[in-house]
Amino acid sequence: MQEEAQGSSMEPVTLRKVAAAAGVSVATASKALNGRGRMTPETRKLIRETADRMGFRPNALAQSLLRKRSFTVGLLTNDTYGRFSLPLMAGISEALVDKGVSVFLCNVEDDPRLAQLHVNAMRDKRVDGIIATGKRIDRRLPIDLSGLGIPVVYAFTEPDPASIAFVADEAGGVRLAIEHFASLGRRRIAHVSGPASFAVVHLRAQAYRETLERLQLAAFEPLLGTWSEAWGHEAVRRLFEGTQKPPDAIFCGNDQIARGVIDALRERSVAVPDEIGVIGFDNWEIMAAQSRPPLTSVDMNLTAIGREAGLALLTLVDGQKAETGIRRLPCRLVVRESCGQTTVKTIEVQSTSG
Amino acid sequence: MQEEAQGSSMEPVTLRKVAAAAGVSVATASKALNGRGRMTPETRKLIRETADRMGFRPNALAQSLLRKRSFTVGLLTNDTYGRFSLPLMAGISEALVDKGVSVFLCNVEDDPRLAQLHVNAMRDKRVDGIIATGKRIDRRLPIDLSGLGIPVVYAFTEPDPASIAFVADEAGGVRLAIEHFASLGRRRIAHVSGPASFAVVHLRAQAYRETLERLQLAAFEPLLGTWSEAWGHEAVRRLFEGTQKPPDAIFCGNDQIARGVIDALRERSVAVPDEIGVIGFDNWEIMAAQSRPPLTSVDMNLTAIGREAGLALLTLVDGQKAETGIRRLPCRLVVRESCGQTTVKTIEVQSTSG
DNA sequence: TTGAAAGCGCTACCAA
DNA sequence: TTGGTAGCGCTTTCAA
Repeated sequence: MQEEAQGSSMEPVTLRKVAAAAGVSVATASKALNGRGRMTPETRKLIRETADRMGFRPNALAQSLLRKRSFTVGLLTNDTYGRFSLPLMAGISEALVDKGVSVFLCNVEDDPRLAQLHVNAMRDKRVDGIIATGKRIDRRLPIDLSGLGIPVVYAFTEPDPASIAFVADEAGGVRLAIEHFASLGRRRIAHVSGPASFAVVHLRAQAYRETLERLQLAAFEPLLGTWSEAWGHEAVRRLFEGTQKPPDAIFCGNDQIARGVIDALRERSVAVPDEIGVIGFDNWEIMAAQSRPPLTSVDMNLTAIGREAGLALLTLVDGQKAETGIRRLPCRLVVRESCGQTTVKTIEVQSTSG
Repeated sequence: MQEEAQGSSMEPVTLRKVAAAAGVSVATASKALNGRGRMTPETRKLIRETADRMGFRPNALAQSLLRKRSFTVGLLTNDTYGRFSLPLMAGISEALVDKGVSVFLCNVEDDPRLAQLHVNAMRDKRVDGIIATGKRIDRRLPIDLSGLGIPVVYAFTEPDPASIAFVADEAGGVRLAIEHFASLGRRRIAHVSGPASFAVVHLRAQAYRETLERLQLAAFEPLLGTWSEAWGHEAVRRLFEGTQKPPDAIFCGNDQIARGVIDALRERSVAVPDEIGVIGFDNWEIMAAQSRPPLTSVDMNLTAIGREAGLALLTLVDGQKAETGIRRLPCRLVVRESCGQTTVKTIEVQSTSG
């Protein structure tokens, strides 16, 4: 038996029909269902019940036209396959869904034409606001979002001047990691990170130096390479085959590097965590939890960043003013087994804001 | 200097204003801009230029109200952080953006309440259709989408009966892998896969057996475990410490298992690919490309599945009928270095449909 | 060739 | 307490 699928379209239930069925005017029906105006409780009850029985759902298109508010926002990103934008989206969605706000997902790659296409579609559909996110905090989306006449909030991407932006407090995250090492008695802490072309590499290296200085510990020269396991391997070779005494702790710029570091250490029969501790960055669950031993890692709380961005956008949409600037939200340290702890726990600090 | 961000809202440019500025009626302006009706080329040109100059963009809300078509679809998923839904979304978006259709992203976890909330919001906003996706082809979303009066297409999730669904041709993918092994002279091909609770595990094991039989090769008993690197390790131990002669090829149920297998083989000093070949499943770039050696893997072409699902939904929205049933789209084999090839290439087969 | 008028589904104002 | 009416921004007859 071969059936046919179709958009079976029974006539929609309009307010007019509900009103007719309940024997009242559309105006009264509207007020009854929106909880406005005055009327006898019986009338209101009758109308409500009629609407429920008929399965009435108000047409948001008509409401939006009138209210000049579509309860819709656009999420612009260039992080197609990324592990950064997904937790971000989860947070955004979480903050908005309960307020009846839906999210248009717009992936623009790095294509200005595609970006313009999406932004046009969003404007036409009268989104209440836009959240811009990306995969790097030091790269702009391929389109200018200022002067659109729509509130815009940036999260985890390079913002326009005089806008509101949310990012992770990277320096705070680094401090958590280094202080964790120090509290466990590690004294020779190295830093293996990504390419110099990334702003976060400098941010983290700087925080690494400052924290060590504050703790009166000697710093290694940060080793910069790529965001790969292969580079983690190579870095270990350099640290252990050089002339200086090897470290007893390695703070890595991301979890992949850390993974490579751990593998390389095992191949050299250097015991993790007994002889050396390792901490990663990103807390990418699937990477961190499956390394041997499981990796302690700094988590940027991207979901929280998304949530804050969503809420901030709503206040702007509400017409309230908000201070511009970059807000840095605290990271947390997810402790697994690569530093000598065995119980999984989390360490947080207050945001240092900015 | 502390500035204030706001939703700066200059009065929007309406068709009425464009018409006034051009000295014509709204009706004429509408027709001019939509390329309908008849009028002198000069009038049309004048109106178009005026609209452009004023930055006019039609209010899609008003258009939708009238046309009963919102140029908006909903994407329902329970794969929050997943690597499956993302490529799928990319394909969907790709198929729709050029037709001016925007996508509401709705993550429903496995929460029926959340799912209902999102579906209600989508209905209210009069989406033209819904695409349902998930992280497993043998699990339903926590909500019934039939009888909504809206076209629904399923992609990579358990569909309703009498609906249209798209999935990967898993059996075809398995055949690609096994035949690749065979063509390289491998004769003792083992299969290490995930938990028996997954339908794909049985699908793939079955295809594994059938393909070996067709090639007149002996099959190993498929080893079922978890989708983890740790299980890949353990499986290698079993294959090499048992009484039977070890395999010269291992076909893995996903890339993580394959990764664990490769690592375990290295620890045993069994050379990949010289002594044994390894193929994974999913072609999860970040996992497959970074293993040592880089992993040959079956790619389910999720983006293509997403694209097809998007196009299918559009035809339904158009009011055209379409055959119901499950469509299986072909996989491809991405050849890296874990089987003895050194150049990266791709092998495809025609869909076996169904 | 052009435009007046009706109406999509709803809310809001004001009069009854 | 209730309902008639106007109108959100647009498209579409239909008449001029």
